[in-house]
Amino acid sequence: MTPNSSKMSCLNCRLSDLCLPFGLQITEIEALEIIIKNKQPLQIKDVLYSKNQTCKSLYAVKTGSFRSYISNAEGLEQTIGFYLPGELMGLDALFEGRFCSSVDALETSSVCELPLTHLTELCLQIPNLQHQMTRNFSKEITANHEQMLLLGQSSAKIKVAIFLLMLSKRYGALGYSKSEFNLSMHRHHIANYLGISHETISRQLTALSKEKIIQVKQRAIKIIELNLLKAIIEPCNTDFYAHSH
Amino acid sequence: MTPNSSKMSCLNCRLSDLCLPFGLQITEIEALEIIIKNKQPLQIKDVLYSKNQTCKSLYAVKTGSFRSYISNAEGLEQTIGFYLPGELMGLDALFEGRFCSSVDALETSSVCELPLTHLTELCLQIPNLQHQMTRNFSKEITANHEQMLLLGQSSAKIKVAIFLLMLSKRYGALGYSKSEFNLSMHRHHIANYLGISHETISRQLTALSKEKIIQVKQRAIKIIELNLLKAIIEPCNTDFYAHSH
DNA sequence: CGTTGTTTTGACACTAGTCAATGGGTGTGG
DNA sequence: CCACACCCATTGACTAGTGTCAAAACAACG
Repeated sequence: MTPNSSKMSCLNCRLSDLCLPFGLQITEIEALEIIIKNKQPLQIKDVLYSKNQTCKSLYAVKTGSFRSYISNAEGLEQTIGFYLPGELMGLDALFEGRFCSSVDALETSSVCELPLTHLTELCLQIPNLQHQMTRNFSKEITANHEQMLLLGQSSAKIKVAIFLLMLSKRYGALGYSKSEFNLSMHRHHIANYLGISHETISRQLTALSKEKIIQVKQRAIKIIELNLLKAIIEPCNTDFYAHSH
Repeated sequence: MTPNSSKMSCLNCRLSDLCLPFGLQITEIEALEIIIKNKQPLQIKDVLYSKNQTCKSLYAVKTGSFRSYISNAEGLEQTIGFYLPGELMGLDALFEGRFCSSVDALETSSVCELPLTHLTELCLQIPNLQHQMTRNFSKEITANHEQMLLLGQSSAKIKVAIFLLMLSKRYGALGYSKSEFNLSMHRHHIANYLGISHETISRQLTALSKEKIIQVKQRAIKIIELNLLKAIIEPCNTDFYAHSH
């Protein structure tokens, strides 16, 4: 909640173990810090970057959360994913040098900007950093595969359950509670993301409430019976959500 | 159909512009060639690698096609994606050093094996190669996003249409016909991949046949009216499938 | 306190899943 | 070379689950 008024530093950042600096030497982190550009915090619905825009920088989420999406000529949007603190945005742009999706802020949020030219240069100098980049790429691909698994399920109940467990896991990894969190996205974002209608999201959430598996108060979610929630996804469980990491 | 008896060479390979060597100098390609290991061709259903196995090599598809999937304790499989010639398999393993999905052959197929230790070493020596790896990572992420777009659609008709257009585009990029191709995967693979039942796949394909938009003869697909097929996906079109690249 | 945007609930239609049977192709063995 | 078996794909009948449309409840904001 405290504004990021103090000098930016990866060394002091509580996300350093989850973000790019993970596994780097102190001197290497210092070299990384130098290239990071400050950027004004973004307000809700502010667009960080748009599809087809030339990619000059990658962005790491510092605080808040973001949504990536693709919109068509008619203005319809398909939500591709959500980004939480410590996650790297823009990796899909490195193929052609242009962003392949758009990203906007779901709440007041801040990012660390990593200018590509400097980052590429630095990767050549610091093999560890290159390795970290590779890990981040691979992580994003793995996350995408998890999501496809999610979307490939036909049942809305399973989709909603997996969605909640996925968030629980990610918040847990950030050091927040795994059982209580606030959704930063609207129902229609979730709906769009899961490929079901927002009314169905509502109905599934209230159904889970009535089964006393979760409590829902608007955006506030509390998971009461984690095991029962996990039991719902059993038919498609591939131990993605079974272990903590 | 001719067995790969001749000495392997990226320089002679007709995929070189689509695969890792793209954009490399001749001397650099020669350095890359040296580390590539020969591997016996795989027969249908042969497993190239399995989830959780330690990743010692990446693999590029030389001929044929592959399917990646994740299977759970009960043996149920969720198909994650399909790989065609020139595409790199195993990128999701670099995060933790273990494969996060399994891959099997859909037909008699062959691969180029890229031992990780040598590849990593070579990337440090050849910045161009590192750049190519980055491009491949990014390309996979972009492809994943396209697929999420696909899976995020609720209508089976749209899903099947996008699936056909996606294949058309990929075969086209390989220099094959964009309008006539043979599916190397079973209906139930497609079904599983799209998150719908295989009966629905059948019904949608016959529906498209009756509308004279495509012709279906078992695995053989012929797209008659490309524009009508594209019109079906209009409501969700994000120009992914609109332009040729 | 009213306005606006978001979420929930209800009613109904329709899509797609399930189960079951049929049809086609391919391969093997007599 | 034909007959049978097996696998895969298609089709049909029925039903459960979702989408759609519309209205109400709720929260946030000025």
